[in-house]
Amino acid sequence: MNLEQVARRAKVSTATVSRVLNNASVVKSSTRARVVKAINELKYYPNLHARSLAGGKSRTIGVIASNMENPFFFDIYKTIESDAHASGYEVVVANTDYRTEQLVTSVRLMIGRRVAGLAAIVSEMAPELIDELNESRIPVVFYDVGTPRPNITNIRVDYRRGIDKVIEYLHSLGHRRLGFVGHHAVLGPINERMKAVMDAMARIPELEVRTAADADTLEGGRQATRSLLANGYQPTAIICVNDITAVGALRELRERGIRVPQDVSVTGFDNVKLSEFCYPALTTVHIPRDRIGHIICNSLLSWTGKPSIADPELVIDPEFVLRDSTGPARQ
Amino acid sequence: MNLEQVARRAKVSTATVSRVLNNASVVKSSTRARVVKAINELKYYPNLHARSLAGGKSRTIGVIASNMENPFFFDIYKTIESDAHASGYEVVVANTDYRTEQLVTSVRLMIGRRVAGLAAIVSEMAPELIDELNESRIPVVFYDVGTPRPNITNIRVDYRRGIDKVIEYLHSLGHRRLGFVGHHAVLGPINERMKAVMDAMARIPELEVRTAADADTLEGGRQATRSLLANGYQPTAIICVNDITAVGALRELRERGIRVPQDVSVTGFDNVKLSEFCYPALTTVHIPRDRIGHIICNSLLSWTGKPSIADPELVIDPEFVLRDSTGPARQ
DNA sequence: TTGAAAGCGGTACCAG
DNA sequence: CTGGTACCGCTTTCAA
Repeated sequence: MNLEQVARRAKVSTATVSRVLNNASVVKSSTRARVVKAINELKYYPNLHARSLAGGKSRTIGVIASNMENPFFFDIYKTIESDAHASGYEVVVANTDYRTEQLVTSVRLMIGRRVAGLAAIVSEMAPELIDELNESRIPVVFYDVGTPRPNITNIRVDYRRGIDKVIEYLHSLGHRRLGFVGHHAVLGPINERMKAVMDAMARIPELEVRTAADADTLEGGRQATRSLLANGYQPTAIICVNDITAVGALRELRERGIRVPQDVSVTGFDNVKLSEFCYPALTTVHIPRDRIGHIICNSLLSWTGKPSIADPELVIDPEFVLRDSTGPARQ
Repeated sequence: MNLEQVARRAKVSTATVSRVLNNASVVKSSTRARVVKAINELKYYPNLHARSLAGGKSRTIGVIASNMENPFFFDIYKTIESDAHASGYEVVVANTDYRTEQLVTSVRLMIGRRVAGLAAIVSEMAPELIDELNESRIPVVFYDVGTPRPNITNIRVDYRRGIDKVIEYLHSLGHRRLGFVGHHAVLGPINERMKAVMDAMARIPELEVRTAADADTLEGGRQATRSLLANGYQPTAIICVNDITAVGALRELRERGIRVPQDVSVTGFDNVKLSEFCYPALTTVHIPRDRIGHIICNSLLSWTGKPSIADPELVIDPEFVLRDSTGPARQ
C-alpha cells in the first residue's frame, strides 16, 4: 500500500497525492476529494520512514531520561509530549537507568532517527557525546548536566540552594545528627545534592552526617535507610535525595516502630504528587517540572539554526515545601 | 554524513560499507577494518529511516498504553522493553490517556512507522482498528480488549475473579455497605470490574454498593472518594479499581479522620510496588505484570507470519493479597 | 570478496 | 492546478 497505488486509484499522479497528504492548498477541491476517497478506501497510511527520508526532517523529538519510573522524570516528559503534540510533533523516549553506556546508545539511536530535537533529562554524562551531538547539528537541551555549546542549551536546578534550605530548616529545629539517603547515580545532581550536604556539614561544625545509597526506587530508599541505621546510628533527621526514596525511608522507619516526625524527621526532594499522598506527607523541595518541560520543548522547537537568543544556561531556584514529616529534634 | 562519504573515505563501495554495518561475514577483515576506521573517524550514524525503508522492516516494536503514569502500565512496558532490547529491537511508546481518539491516532502512527509488532495495553477500543490492523499485517497483541484475529493475539486478566475474591473476603468480614471507586474509562476492564461488583451485589441481596469515579490518578482516587462520601453515605469498605486510586482514597479518609482499617476497609487492585509502601499497606489483587510483558513480547517477536501456535486468547487468574488496609466491619 | 545499480516510498522542483 | 522526475540514504540482488 503506497502512494502509487493511491495515485492510480484516484487517477492522479503521486505528486498530487503527496500534496493532498501534506495539505498543500494548491490542489483543486474536486481532485482532493477523489484522492481522500482513495486514501480512505485503501486504508492507506504513509510510510513515515520514506517521508522523513525524502523530506530530510522528522517531526519527532527525542527524550532521554534516567529513570522514567520516577514521576519526576515522567512529569517532565509528559509536559514535553503535550507541548510537542500541540505543535504537531511526535515524541520518542528512551530510558538510561542511570547507565552512561545506555545514554550513549540512546543518543546515537536518536541521531540515527534524525530527530528534530533532543532533550536529555539525565544525571549521567559521557564527554564524547557533546562532540557527536554538535556535529549532528541537532538542537539539544541538557537538563542537569552538559556544557553549553552552539546547539546545546542547558537547564539546571540549583540543588544546592534546595538542600541548603532543608538543612537550614532542620538545623533551626535543633537537628544535629543527620542521615542522607542517596541513590547509586554518582554523577550530576545527586552528587551535587550530596556535596551540598557535605559542605553544610563542613560549614556547621556541630553537624554530623552519615550517608547511604541504593537504587532510585521505593525499595532502594528503604534499603538505603536500612543500611544507614544498620550500625546503630541514630539520626534525628533523614534527608532523602528525592521523594520516592523518602517514601521508601518512611516504610523502613515505620516497620522499625520509629515514628515520623516525633522520633525522626524525614525530607524528600522534587515535590512529586506522591509526596502529598504518602503518610506522613513529606516536607520537600519543589522543582517546577512543568516549567522545565515547557522551557525544554520551547527551546527545542524554536530552534532557528543560529545561536539561540535565550540564555544557553538557565538555572532554576527551588522552593521549600513544609508538610508533616518534619518536626523538632528529639532529645 | 552518509554511506557514500564513509565509502569514499574507506575507498570501497557503499555496498561494502553496508555489509560491514550489518556485519555480514563475507567482508575481508582488512577491508572491514578500514571501513570501521572510517566510520569512527567520521562519527557516522546510519539514517534509521533510510535503513528501514530500504530493508522493508524496522526492528522496532510499538507499545500503546492507556496511562503510563500508572505503574501498572509502566511495569508491563518495562518488561517488554527489556525483552525487546535483548532481542535487538527498539521500543517506541505512546499514551492514550484513555481516549479512544488518541488510540486511533497512535495506532495509525505505529502503522505508519511500520513497526515489527504492536502491543496495545489499553482499556479503550475502536472497532475500525481491528480491520486496519488486520490489513497492515503487523502482529498485534491486545491486552484487555480486542477480538482475536489472524494476526491479533489477546491477553486478558480475569478481573471478575479478582473482584469476586475481594468481595468474598470483605463479606466474610461482615461488610455489607460498600463503596466502589472507579475511574473515568468506561470501556474494558474497568467496566468489567465495576460489573463484577454489581453482579456480586445482585447475587448477595444484603449487599449495598454505591460508586463514584474520577481520573486514574492519586488525585482522582481522592476526588472519587470525596464524592462517594459526600451525601452522607458511610460504607464500611471501599473497593478501589486499582492501587493508585486506593492510595488517593487513603488520603481522603485520613484527612477526614476516618481510620483504616478500624473505621473503614480499603482495597486496591494490581499490586503495584506502591501498595506495600503506602500506609496502611493495601490489601489488593496481584496482576503478574512481568509475566504479561513477557508473553506479549514473546508473542510479538516469535511471529512467523502464519497463525500462531499459542492460544490466540490467554486468560490470567489474579491472586488475592492480604495486607493491612482491611479488617472486620465496624458496627 | 567487492562493485554497480535497481529499488524502498515519499518530497519537491520544474514544466506545462 | 497537475504531472514528470530527480533525489533522500540504505539494502540487496547480480556480476565480475
